[in-house]
Amino acid sequence: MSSASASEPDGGDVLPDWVRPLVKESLSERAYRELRVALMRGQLRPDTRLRLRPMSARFGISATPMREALLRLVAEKALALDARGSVVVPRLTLDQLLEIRAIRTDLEGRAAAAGAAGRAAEIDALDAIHARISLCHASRDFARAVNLNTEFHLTLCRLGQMPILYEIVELLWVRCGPILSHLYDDGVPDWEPHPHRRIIDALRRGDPEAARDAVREDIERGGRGLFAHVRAAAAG
Amino acid sequence: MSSASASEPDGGDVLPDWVRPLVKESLSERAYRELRVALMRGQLRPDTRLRLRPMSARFGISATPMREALLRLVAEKALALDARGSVVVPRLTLDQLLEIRAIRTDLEGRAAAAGAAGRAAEIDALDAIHARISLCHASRDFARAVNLNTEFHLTLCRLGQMPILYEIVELLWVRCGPILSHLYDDGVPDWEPHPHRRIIDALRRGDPEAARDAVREDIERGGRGLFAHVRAAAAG
DNA sequence: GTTCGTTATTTGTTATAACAAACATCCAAC
DNA sequence: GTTGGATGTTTGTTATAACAAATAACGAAC
Repeated sequence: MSSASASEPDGGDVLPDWVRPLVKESLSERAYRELRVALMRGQLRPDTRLRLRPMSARFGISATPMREALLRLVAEKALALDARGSVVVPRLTLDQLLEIRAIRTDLEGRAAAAGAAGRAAEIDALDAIHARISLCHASRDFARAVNLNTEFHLTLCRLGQMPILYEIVELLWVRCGPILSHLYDDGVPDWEPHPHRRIIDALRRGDPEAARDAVREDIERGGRGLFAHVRAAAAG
Repeated sequence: MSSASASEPDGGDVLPDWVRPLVKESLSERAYRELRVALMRGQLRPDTRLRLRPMSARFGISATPMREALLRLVAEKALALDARGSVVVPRLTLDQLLEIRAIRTDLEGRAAAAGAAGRAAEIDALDAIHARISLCHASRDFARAVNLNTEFHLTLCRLGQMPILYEIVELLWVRCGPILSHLYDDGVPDWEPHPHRRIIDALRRGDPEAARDAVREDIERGGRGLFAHVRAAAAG
């Protein structure tokens, strides 16, 4: 065996930085990704049926990769199967919403606590996102505020440097995607200070427990619009 | 519209109890299920490649449902894809193991706390499982003890009546499956009382916080064999 | 008008084949 | 012995077709 490391390709560390391994994205992966962002942006309403062949026609691909993309989202519980085996956008029940909130409290709280040791630049990015949220509130641009709120929480989770935890939390957000547009059904929050600010301040102070508690408060207070909507949908 | 409920099939409630809707299990679902239990029982070693056509030949099915089953497990992170796109049994890193332990502490702890309001019969079932674990320790039947320990934790989680949380925890256990056989690499625990017993007692008393704390202790103390193994595997 | 049975279409499921890329094998050349 | 390249195999990916079950559309009988 040669003296060079076998795991490194030839001259791997003399190549310029901009030489990246080019990502080959399969057709199914592209369809998966597009559907996923559509879900998270609330562009797919609950109970919508995603039939195989019509969908593959829309994406301009054959049934095989389309089915693969749909079933991958089903495996992640972002989509579901009805009795027929058709893929549908799931309708969140009140119990599920309560459960997701509880899990998010645990996991996002842990991520925030772990992120209290994070770098200042990353905390600044969080601050910038919240500033944009405030602007959206002022201009009553709630659609954008919803997306920014998601981005705030996911960015916060990335601070924790826990990839597995992050994936779980992200999936929970994807599951809530179809109803997220109702986040402000309860009205615009005028809390002072906003829980996001308490989170940011706790992170800046490097106080893990304060960060965790602020996350808990944010999750408890926010999301009341979602509960109002789910309750109304269950009654209707 | 007739006065009968439209959601009930004709005469649905006059049929005997043993008339159940028969579950149609697709080929891909059967392959998926078999692979899943094989993973959880530690019958698949890390870095094992599961090539598409050989696997479909072993299962006696075509490539399409086999691919579906494999990719479903990949979506659940129970399996992984290497650079070639081949499905492989993932090798847990130390960081991943630490992260999974932390997440389990949060989620299983919450499930145990919620389960403190559970019925006595279910807690008795938990007690019975632990009794069998003790017998396995006495007879040094560690393979069975590992499976029973998994069953103990998952049964405990079911007590919490939180389906989403349960699914997440179960996936974490599946991910640990390939290395679970090394649970006793560190020796047989002779803790007195065993943390499982503290969990059971706390549940019987209906003490949520004590249950949560006992789970935390169990997860911290147990699993040291796993860490010893992962450390050794990383060095080797 | 309602109900029942028939037909036609659409659905999910599975098998098979074609394709390109990656891999392994082998042999010649030095 | 090592290197280099040609070749044959195996791999993952995608398209297509066949199948059965479910659904929808339609029309006849009461």
